[in-house]
Amino acid sequence: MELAFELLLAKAAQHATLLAADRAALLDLMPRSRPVAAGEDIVRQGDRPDTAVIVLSGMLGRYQTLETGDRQYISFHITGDMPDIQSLFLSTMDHSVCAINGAEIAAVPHKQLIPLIVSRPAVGFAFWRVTLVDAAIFRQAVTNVGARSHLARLAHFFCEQYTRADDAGLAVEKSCDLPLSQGQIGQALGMAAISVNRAVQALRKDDLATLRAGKLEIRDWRGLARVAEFDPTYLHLTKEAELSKMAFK
Amino acid sequence: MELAFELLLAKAAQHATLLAADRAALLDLMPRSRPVAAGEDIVRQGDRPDTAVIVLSGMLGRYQTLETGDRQYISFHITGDMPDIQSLFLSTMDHSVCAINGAEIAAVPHKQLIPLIVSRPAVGFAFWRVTLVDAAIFRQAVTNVGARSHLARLAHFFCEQYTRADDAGLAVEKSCDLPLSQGQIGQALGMAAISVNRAVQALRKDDLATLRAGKLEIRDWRGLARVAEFDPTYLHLTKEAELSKMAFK
DNA sequence: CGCAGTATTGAAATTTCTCAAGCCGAGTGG
DNA sequence: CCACTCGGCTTGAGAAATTTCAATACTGCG
Repeated sequence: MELAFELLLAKAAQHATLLAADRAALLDLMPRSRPVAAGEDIVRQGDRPDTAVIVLSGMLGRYQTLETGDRQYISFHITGDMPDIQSLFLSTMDHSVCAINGAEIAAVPHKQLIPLIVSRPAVGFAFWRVTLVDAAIFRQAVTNVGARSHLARLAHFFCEQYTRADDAGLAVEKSCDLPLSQGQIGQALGMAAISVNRAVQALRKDDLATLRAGKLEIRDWRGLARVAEFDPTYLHLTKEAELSKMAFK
Repeated sequence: MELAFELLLAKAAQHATLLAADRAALLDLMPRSRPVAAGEDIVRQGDRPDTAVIVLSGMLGRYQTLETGDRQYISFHITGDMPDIQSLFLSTMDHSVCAINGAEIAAVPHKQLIPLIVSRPAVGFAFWRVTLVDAAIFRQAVTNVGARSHLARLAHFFCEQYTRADDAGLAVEKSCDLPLSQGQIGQALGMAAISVNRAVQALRKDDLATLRAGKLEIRDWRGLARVAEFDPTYLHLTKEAELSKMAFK
């Protein structure tokens, strides 16, 4: 809980300058945490939630469903992310959010957030910015699914997930959790599961990255980033994070 | 100019309740308008803009570029849209915005927007909401490109563009401007130009919709929406917004 | 009136998906 | 503790969808 909040604060603070009082007010929200089972939906398309979720641990997935039952994952979220702040101002959910693996979340009531935002513009800006970074991630997803080859697409996906995990301090020794089946990755990247499999193998063969047992390991960052044409600008991370990324190369 | 502002106000007012004073403050911004030639870039990936653009007339396109030169259009914007408010809080552009056809835009300096937002939370909420609707449009684009068949994809694109044009009062007699070449539509939908052509013809043959000379005509809305699995919820237009305004109070 | 960009057409080539079957590895119950 | 089972990964075709290529019509604009 503490960790997730610290991450959220760090993320939020990147643009707006948060005063100590702002931070204190945020920490004061202190929502209850609750566990979510793998596969369980947290909010569903059509719902009108009155809380906003913070991820404390595990991975959440945002998806839309077609009439055929096909599922399109839009984005994935880890510790410190707030995947559904948009519900503050868009009352009806146009997508669902589920737990990918066992996760722990906290839910902050809108009723507490609105007054906080009104009384402390810096906090509002911070949350606003979080939603804007999400939007930037969606834009990249459009480009990834729409314009890149299968191999580049998977490589880009790996780069993004790793970079975000690393930014959250969740990467250890060039590897991070990625508890997705190849089928789910396919549903995120607009590829058949078999095509994901072939791409995973290609990346493994060239020793760029490996995915095994829900763990993503980066073997050759520069090579992977080159295949992916990965430019982390869109994640709008802290300067330090980008610098450390450089050093990693 | 007046029209665009009215549309923007209407859009913005859908969630937050804008007082007369809020509206007046917005109108006071009164930015200068300027024409943009077809194809001309308004902001480019990597720029750090200090203004936010309002579309007065014509169509703008948001896109990203790959190293190969391939272009992926992410979204299109018409009168009353503000395609780059996100630059208020994400300083470096992760995409470009260009004019599709000859267009007219106004640019509001960030310096004027920030104080306005700080002093009038309702105005801030309104702009925030506009960025959230954009994000919802990006989410649909991911699903469209990632999960739908070519035919459904084009049909969905038509439904969205028409619905948005109609909402802006720009649709006449079941038709609206859509000044895109089939090639550009392909760059938006992740399809080769030829595939777009075949899909366009299929929709025409079934008398669902026609696209000719930059005009989209809806011939059979229900049929088209059925093919597209189009559900306008994600656009968060007036009807839904009215309800959410209630709940918000 | 003619140019240039766009739309359309048909066919070949390639990519991508579907299908089917075997394999592996983690978790379960005897 | 081991056999079993289930889901996920892997493999190799063949089938289908999609793109590339090339060549012809169309249309708006100068």
